[in-house]
Amino acid sequence: MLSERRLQVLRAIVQDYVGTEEPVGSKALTERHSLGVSPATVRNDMAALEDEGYIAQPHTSAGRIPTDKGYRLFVDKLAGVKPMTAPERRAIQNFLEGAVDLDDVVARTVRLLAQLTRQVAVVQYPSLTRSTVRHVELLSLAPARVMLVLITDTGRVEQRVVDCPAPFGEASLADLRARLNSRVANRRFTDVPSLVEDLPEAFEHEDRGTVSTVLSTLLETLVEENEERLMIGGTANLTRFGHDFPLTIRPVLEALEEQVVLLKLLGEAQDPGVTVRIGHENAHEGLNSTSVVSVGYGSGGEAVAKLGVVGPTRMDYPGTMGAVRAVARYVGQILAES
Amino acid sequence: MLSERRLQVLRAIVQDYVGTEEPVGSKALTERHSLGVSPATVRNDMAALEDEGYIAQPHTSAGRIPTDKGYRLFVDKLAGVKPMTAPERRAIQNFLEGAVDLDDVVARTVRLLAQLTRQVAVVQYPSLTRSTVRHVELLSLAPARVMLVLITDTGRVEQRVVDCPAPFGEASLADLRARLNSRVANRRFTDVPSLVEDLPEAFEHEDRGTVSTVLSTLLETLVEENEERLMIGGTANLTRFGHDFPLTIRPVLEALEEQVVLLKLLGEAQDPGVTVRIGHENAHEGLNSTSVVSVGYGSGGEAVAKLGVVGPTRMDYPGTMGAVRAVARYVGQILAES
DNA sequence: GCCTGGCACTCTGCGCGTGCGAGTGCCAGC
DNA sequence: GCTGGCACTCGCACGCGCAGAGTGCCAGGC
Repeated sequence: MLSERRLQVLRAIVQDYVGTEEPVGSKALTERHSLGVSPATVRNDMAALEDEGYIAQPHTSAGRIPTDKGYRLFVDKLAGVKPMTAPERRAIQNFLEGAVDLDDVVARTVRLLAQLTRQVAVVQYPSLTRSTVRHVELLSLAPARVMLVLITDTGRVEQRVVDCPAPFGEASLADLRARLNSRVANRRFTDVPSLVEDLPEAFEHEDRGTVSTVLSTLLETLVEENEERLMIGGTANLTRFGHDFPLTIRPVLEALEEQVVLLKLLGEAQDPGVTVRIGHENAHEGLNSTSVVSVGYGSGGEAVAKLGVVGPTRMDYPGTMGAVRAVARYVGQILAES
Repeated sequence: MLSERRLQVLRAIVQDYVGTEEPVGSKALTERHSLGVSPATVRNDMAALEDEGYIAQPHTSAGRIPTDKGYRLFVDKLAGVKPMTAPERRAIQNFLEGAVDLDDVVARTVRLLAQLTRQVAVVQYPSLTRSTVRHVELLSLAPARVMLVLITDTGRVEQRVVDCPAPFGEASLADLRARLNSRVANRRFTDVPSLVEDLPEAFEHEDRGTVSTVLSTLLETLVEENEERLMIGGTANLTRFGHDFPLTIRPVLEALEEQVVLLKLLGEAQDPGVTVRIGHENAHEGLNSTSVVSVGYGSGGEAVAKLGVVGPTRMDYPGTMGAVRAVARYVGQILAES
């Protein structure tokens, strides 16, 4: 177990390194933080911290920089979440309130997060799986062709064209629409399958095939996880990465373009609060020198999607976590209102 | 007027520079291209080309590189468009045909373009203004709240929630829906305003306010140009930019995030064919060292949106133009089919 | 008049050695 | 267990010299 002072030293190292982006030495540490001990003592502590794997030196006779393990300890034990100031909170709220539709909410959120954290922001569109159905609309495009439009409580709209096995009259269509909506409106997606199971039985024999087809398309749409979309912004912030970044930035950009990777990344974070994944904790290779700070957000108490930022492991964790948390909270509010 | 040989020299310089990314000298030129003259002669030609502003030397006693003006001449007079090979064309078609909906078409197109050209791809969503209405749906969310869903022939769906000045019965709603669709279905957006102008008059006095509100929301949605959206991909290709790119890449990433800038950029290109904007021809500062190759695409003969790529001025223009043109063509086909 | 070979000149990039400074580890003393 | 001192280690910036590529210009030839 590390002594209290050694933890303080680690905290100081992280803070200084995040600020200066340069390896920090014992002398500078004692000058900038009132630790109450001499550089020599700090050196001993640093040696101990290095033995434990919390810090490392890039070269012999250079200062120390935190390792992933060091950041992990810092995030878990040494630093809190820095709350946003009142003006900041007001600005967030004002900015998000100007949004006109769901796309706009997401777009604004991305912008906001990128600006606040000066990092790459990632916002997942509110997911279907945890939402409820607001309305299902059926439109006849041709005698044997129906368009299915699903509207969710988060304002998202999905549409599918269904080719029916047999012609389907307007009357039957209206009937199906009415029955369908009376059963599934305001119900959770997960409940829908059992709710519509016996619906074909209520129809004439010749229409049953069509009804089944429409229903299965609806169910497909509901579970279609891969329809989950992301919006990304602030990639220009990657250029602040470091001096060596031709090598660093490329895999990150590549990873960011792989939406699958990002979705998996966000999906893995199951914490109810803000989740931080540091460096090699990220499964994807390209993100080995980045940290991902994410959190769920949603209109009710429950999270329907995730948002977060991707930045260098050397980032201001308390500030970033605060910004991410605050933005998630306000986006949730906006979604609940609309 | 430049002699034929000097034009050949310019062409050779552009080709070599694009290939090697290094300033090209007279000796290398004569070795790699059979110009039939000696390096000394080429040097004279180069001096002339430099006087005219087509090429420049980064430093005294270095090779020459083309200027924006040089690239312009190259694109306009010296190079054609390199057509895709048959296998390439087949690959494009196959890849695009797998798309399931409009989002997917756009997403695949971006990917494809980025891969083919190894540059940043930009695809504008098919625009509303030139499309036709497939269907307008009205849903009652609450007594005085209606959701308006607009479905276009390109498969795009827009929805708006309308707060009505007075409660609006289901019967009136159905009436409005029927009348509205019989008038505007399959009509072009631009024709819609005059087609619905007198619609409120057909309704009871107490409903007219609501009808007007719904109609004006519909019209707003139709003209809402700023709803034009883009998808961007292949930003990782920016890392191939050059050695000095911390300075180069940043403004480009920033410009790419400003969708407004990009939309304007694409909008400016009014050519029926492939448009190339080179370096300083781009109004936006951040894009002064990039070229934009764009073209319109659409389901019919007419263009409904643009797509293109952004890359360094030092790019393979014939190949890029060929790829952009081919992709646009096939996307148009896919859109026409669906 | 235009092309050519030759020649002197210029400039960049690279490898190398050096000196400086920051930072460390260790040790003896308090 | 903390402190001050000291010798040591590196990385980095700087300056130098050299090689190589490329140019401009000139005199001669077709």
